[in-house]
Amino acid sequence: MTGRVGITLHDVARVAGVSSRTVSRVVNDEGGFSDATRTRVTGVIEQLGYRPNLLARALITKRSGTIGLVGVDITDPFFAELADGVQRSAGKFGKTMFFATSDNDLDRQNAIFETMWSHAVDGVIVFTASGSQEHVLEYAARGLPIVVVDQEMTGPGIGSISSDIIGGALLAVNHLVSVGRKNIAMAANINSAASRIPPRREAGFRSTMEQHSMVGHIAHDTATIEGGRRAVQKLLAQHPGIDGIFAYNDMMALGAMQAIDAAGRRVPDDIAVVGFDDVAICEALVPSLTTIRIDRARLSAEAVAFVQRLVEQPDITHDPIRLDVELIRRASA
Amino acid sequence: MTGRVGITLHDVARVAGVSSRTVSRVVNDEGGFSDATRTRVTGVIEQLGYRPNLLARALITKRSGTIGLVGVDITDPFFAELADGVQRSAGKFGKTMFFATSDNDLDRQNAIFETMWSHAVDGVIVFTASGSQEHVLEYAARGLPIVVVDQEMTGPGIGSISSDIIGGALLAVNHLVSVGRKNIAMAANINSAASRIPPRREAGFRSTMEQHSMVGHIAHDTATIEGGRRAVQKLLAQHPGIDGIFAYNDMMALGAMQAIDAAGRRVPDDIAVVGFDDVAICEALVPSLTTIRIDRARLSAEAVAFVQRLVEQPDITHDPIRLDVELIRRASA
DNA sequence: TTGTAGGCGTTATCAG
DNA sequence: CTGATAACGCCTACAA
Repeated sequence: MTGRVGITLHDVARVAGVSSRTVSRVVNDEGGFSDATRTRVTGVIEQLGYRPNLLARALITKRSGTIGLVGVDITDPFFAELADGVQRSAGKFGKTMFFATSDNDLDRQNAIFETMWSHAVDGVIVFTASGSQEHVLEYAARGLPIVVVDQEMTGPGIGSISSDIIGGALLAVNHLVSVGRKNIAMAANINSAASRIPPRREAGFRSTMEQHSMVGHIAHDTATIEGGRRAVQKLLAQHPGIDGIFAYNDMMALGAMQAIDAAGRRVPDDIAVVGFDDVAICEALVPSLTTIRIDRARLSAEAVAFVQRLVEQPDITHDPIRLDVELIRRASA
Repeated sequence: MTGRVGITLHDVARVAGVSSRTVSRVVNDEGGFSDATRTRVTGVIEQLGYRPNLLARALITKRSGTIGLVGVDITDPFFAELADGVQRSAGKFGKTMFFATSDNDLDRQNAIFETMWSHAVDGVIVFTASGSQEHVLEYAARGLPIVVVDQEMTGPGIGSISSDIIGGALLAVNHLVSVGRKNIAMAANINSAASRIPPRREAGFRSTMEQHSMVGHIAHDTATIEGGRRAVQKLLAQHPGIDGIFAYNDMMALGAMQAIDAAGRRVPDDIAVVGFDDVAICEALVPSLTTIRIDRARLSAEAVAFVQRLVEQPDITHDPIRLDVELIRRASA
């Protein structure tokens, strides 16, 4: 009654009166056995309740049938929803998902890579902490297939799926302008600013503002509700005339709306707000949030498929995938 | 350059000029070796970049150092935040977390149990689909340690951590009464109603309403934003005099607020709303959401610790853990 | 303090 | 079509 039961290939083989190798063939549907043996073996498998020991299999095949997902902050619904998609897609490939968050800490991220690798994951899907590239390159070079999300990278063993972030920023700013806003500011992510890759939402914001010959103030804070609130508080204090805000993501947009409300102003009448990501709650907020949609289902499916490709063709360089984004117009702008 | 590098215990042993058994002793810090050998071995480990193959280890010890988390719907921030807590606690125990969602589908839940078991998880933490108990009992009897969250169960190999849900419903209803509401209704979870365990939030709602000699209407729908919106639309259509709503969880409360707004009524002036769970966005909503807090950090830590206990003492029956809840008063009621 | 032999449950190799 | 036999990388006896 204690511990695992443990019916093995050998048990099945003995009862079925064949060798364990034959049972293995049937289990993996390798072919090379008669219909008679197949039915007999499958019968015994059923009867005994045999389940293959995936660890033993992985030990020899070097492939565990698992995928690792490494995020930064699951409190952000965007990431949670992505995790859900990855888990679903992984299931369709017969894979199971490991999950961990790095808290934007590089050491932690490396520790996670290390652990997952020791578990022989087939590959890892990662939102890199602070957008760091070198560690990704290092692990990939050592043979761990890595798919980077939301960042463009290439190299053998490296996959990359990103969205047209700059295009999204363009859509957002243009929309704010088209609804008559003259004084547009941005609530940006302080971690993007600290990262080594150029912050694309900011770049897109700046260049689009320039096209309109407008100056856009930017306040940096963490990409959270709190951060959005603080950033917009600061913005409003320094530039009371602001009538439009483009937020780094929907969480910051939510904080922005809260700060605007606290300042006694109204959304969208006094200040219009546009978010980024289109998480599920956007639609339910009052007022509902206008935002830039990233197709998460597609993103997660592509990420899992990319891991598979990396596993099958480890030595070639794969083209990055770039997804389009879309403006979802709702009540906040 | 292709695939895994694969430094083994033997490689380290050869270079260090000792036996692999000695290296194993050092790696697992078993003692029984001189300081000299320790430093020599650790040096070589460092130099070669040796990492233990967790699968090989697990094959023998029957313990993979992984924990499985099985949820119903990660789109609910409550569950996402719980997953984060579990992952953190698991990390502290040196364990890695598997993650999957059942979509409230029993077959899927069983398939997940099966897969995770084949991966030799140390234990599984589960939000049971439709609150079903029999499958949990069955797997536990077969030797899979299972910790059930949000439901009270006992038995060898079974752990249980729940919150004082009925007490929470009591707090919620009493609060609505204390702010002068006379016509209180509930937006309830249709899956709880379908499940075999008695729906505690509803039970608590009913009994507390009785204590106040009030009749409370209940509408059932899915425990989502959409479901909350639909339930409250129905409630408002049938009973226009409603001035207070107790929602199954914060997502339904969010939908409720949306429905109330759509009906041209105001929160909390016309209708007060109380949620359940206290997810992160509650505080940021406008108006912010009064709700019943479940201590998620505690919940997830206890769940992981319970798995550990189950692993160490598989044959005894463990007492269920019950956590207190707390009313968090904000603007919505 | 150290090493040797054996096996965990599976797949791979090669022979029949 | 089928079956011995040897790995995979590690741990657990037991012996020295």
